[in-house]
Amino acid sequence: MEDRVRYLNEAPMRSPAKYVLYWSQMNRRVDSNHALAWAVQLANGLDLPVLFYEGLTCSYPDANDRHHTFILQGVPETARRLAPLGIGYLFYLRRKHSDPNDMLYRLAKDSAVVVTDDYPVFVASVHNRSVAGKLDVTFHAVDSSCIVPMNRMEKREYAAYTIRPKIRRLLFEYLRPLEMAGPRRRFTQPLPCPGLHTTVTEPEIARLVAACDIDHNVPPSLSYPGGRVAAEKHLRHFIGRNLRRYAEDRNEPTAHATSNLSPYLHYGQISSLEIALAAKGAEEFLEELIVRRELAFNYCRCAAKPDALENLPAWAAATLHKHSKDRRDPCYTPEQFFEAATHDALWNAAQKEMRLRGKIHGYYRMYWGKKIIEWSRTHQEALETMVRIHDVWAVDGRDPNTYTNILWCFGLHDRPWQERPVFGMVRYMSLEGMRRKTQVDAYIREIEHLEQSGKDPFRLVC
DNA sequence: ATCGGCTCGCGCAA
DNA sequence: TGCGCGAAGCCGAT
Repeated sequence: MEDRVRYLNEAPMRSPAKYVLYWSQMNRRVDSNHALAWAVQLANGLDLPVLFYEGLTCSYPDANDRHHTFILQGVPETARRLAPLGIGYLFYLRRKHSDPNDMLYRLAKDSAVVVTDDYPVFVASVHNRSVAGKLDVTFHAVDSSCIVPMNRMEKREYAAYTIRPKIRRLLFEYLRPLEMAGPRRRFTQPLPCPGLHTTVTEPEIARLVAACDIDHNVPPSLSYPGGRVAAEKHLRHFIGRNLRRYAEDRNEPTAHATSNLSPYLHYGQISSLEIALAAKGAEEFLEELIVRRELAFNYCRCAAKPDALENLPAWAAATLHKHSKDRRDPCYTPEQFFEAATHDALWNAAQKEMRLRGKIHGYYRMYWGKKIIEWSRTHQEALETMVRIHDVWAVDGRDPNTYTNILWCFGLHDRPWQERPVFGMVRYMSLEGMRRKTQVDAYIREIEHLEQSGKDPFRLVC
């Protein structure tokens, strides 16, 4: 467990104290959560109860109904699973930009130590840096995202083939279920902050979201409801029905052979460890789930700003620079991409899948990104378009995988190929290739039906 | 249908 | 120092 922990400040533990605080930012779950387990272990050593705290603000960029709903849908089950363990639970929904932002500091005043998630991108990495300087109490961040802890990789890896043997060598140490000790002391005190939620009910989620000061023009995903129950349903469905044909059918979007677990992984409602244990022996799937996902975490941890072209390998940066002034034809504005208004029916369908379902099938997402590069005024504008579309519409966006997938389109973790306009030696993908390898027209029809009916026949009943 | 060339650089064997 | 091979391919020759 210790190799998952980062010690973020040098402040002492508080004594006396009322509890140990776990601040859940990215691993919004009770099961298979190393950070929560670490908080319980510390609490048992100090003979204190544990308080699980999570919050949701409306002040991060592109906050909207889709992201808010997904997170709030996780709350009822988190509360339900914490209660029998005797762990206290608080959820703070900040509805206005002006709402106080100091809840963590208030709760920390009575805590012996604060434990949170170690996560290399978006708000958690920024929060953890700024909070460390302000807390007057011991502050730990625990990596519960990766199976082989990020700490075990000593440097930024060049590609999948360089990290793969390192992960394989260490995997036997970490590929085992997390057994969390039960807390010895129950959390029985009066809630330290009246007015905060101790749970929410499913029917009140829409009302709470509507009351938030956020963008209400992006509705919840048609296909992926949030929450632990939905996450487990997707896992069971995948293992029972699709894992057998995954290796064969994963690159055929209309075959629906993939796990669709990325939203639940992103919001931390399920852990990759639980998924890997359930998928034992499925090499092709575990390659994606472990090797490529943990390569993405390694990249984001080592790159100061993961969504920047400066992080590309030298050959990719040089060849893109050489082709930066190449003529783009056709050439679209970001707005045309947002509106799915290109000449290419496959590209438009992929963009509509993003808008309706909240993610694009992995194989078409590569094509989607390559074409944004091909048809944008500049490489930088293409990057910004891809990031922005994910920020607004993707239920698996702002994840290490997001930035790595996007930068892969520009050559990250890839190799050079034959030189051509706009891309230089960066790998190119063509509509003809997609037609050769996948059922393009059937996919376009599927997405048209999704758009017209407003219902996804592939949505699991949760 | 299948195959080779395109092109760079990491990591390991020697 | 040399060599094999790699995050999901394309294209033209056979």
